[in-house]
This record gives sequence, C-alpha cells and structure tokens, in this order.
Amino acid sequence: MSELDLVTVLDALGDRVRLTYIRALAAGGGEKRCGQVLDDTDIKISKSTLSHHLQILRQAGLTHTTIQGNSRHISLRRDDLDTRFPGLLDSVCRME
Amino acid sequence: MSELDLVTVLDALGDRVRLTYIRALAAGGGEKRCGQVLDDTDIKISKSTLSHHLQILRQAGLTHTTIQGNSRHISLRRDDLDTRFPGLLDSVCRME
DNA sequence: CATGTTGTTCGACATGCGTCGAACAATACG
DNA sequence: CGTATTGTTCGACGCATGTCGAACAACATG
Repeated sequence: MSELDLVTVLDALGDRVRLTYIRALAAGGGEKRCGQVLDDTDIKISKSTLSHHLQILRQAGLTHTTIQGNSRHISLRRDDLDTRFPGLLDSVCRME
Repeated sequence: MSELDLVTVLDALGDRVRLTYIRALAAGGGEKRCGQVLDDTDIKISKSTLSHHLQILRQAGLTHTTIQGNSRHISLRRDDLDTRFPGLLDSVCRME
C-alpha cells in the first residue's frame, strides 16, 4: 500500500507502548490474542488504552487485524513495510 | 553515546518538520546555517518554532550543534546513530 | 558606536495525546 | 438462557506539544 506515510509510521513507533507492542509482535510467533501480546513485558495499561494504541498502529499501516471468534489477532504488515521502507522494521525491531 | 533511546529518537523523527530537517541535513552537503536548511523545502515556520524543533532533535541525540561566529551549524550524529541503531538513518533518509 | 543578522528564551494559546472507568457489543461456555 | 471473556466506544481529565510574536543576546559590519 502506497498510502503508508513515513512521518505517520515514525510517530506511531515513537511511543513506548506501541514500540514495545510492535517488537513483541515481531519477536513472538504471532499466536496470541491482541490483549496478550504485552503480557510478557513491563507495560501495564487498561483495555481501553490498548485498544486506542492498536487503532493508531492500524491506521498508520503497521498492523492488520483479523477477527477470530471471540478475540482479535494482530499481525505485522511486514511485506508492505519492507517494500515501502526497506530496513526500517529490521532496524527498529533489532534486539541487542 | 549509549543514552540514545530508540523511542525518543523515533518520536523526534515522527514530526513532519523535524523529519524534513533531518533528511535535508543528510542530503545537503552540510554547509548551511541552521536557519537555511529548510529553505528549499515547503516548510514555513517561525524562528522560534524552528529553534524549538532543533532543541528536540539535539536532546534526542540526532544532531550536534557547533557555534560559528554569528550563526550555528547543525550536523547529523551519523556515526553514533549508525552504531546504536544500524540501518535506521539510512532507511529514514532514503530518497525514492 | 549604531545597525543588522542570527538564534534563543519567554509567556501564551489551542490542539493533540495518553490515560482511565463505565457502558456496550459480540462471541464462548456452562 | 445466563454468565464469562474479549475488545470497542464514549466521555472526561491532565499534560505535552506545536505554534507564534516579542524581547533578548551575541556577533558582524558599516
């Protein structure tokens, strides 16, 4: 998708909660409900706050949401992002 | 410098004025006064606003400022950034 | 010294953002 | 059907942010 805007993407990543979420997505296999992704981290926020952050990530084009029965599954739009901004995700998700 | 924080850096870059400034720095040879860097762009802001954005970039560790007589010269801290966050600047400053 | 150029600092102001709890909706499970 | 579970939506609230003009400081230049 070419409507991916770099400023919007960087702004979405420039928040501790959202960056942690994206890195957890990139690290974990991806078989979690969207509310569980941050369980292994030190981020403690309410459901409504999480929902708000996920909306920002989705609108920035970083993630895609699929509904699975009761819950939702969030996936990284890695291909689109790597095409549009080569190296960005790799650099941002690198664990040192 | 190891106090470079990824969230802070991304947040600093997640603004149209500041991202444009960094990209102009990376593109231009670097022989401009700090107030001239944005002259070739479509960014029109006051001196005080620019000063504020440059402070944020400096505090995030993205730039370094040297005083040259009357004016100031802003340089990208490319080495430090490339060491700490390999590929980030390249990906963010790539012109397509 | 007087004036101009270049930035910074200082309020002030409007807007945006992150946060929460409560209420709601939709599915899952007895 | 009744109750959990999982998220979203809706105000509301406080704080941060981007913006500006005016005043200031430092150097340059006549």
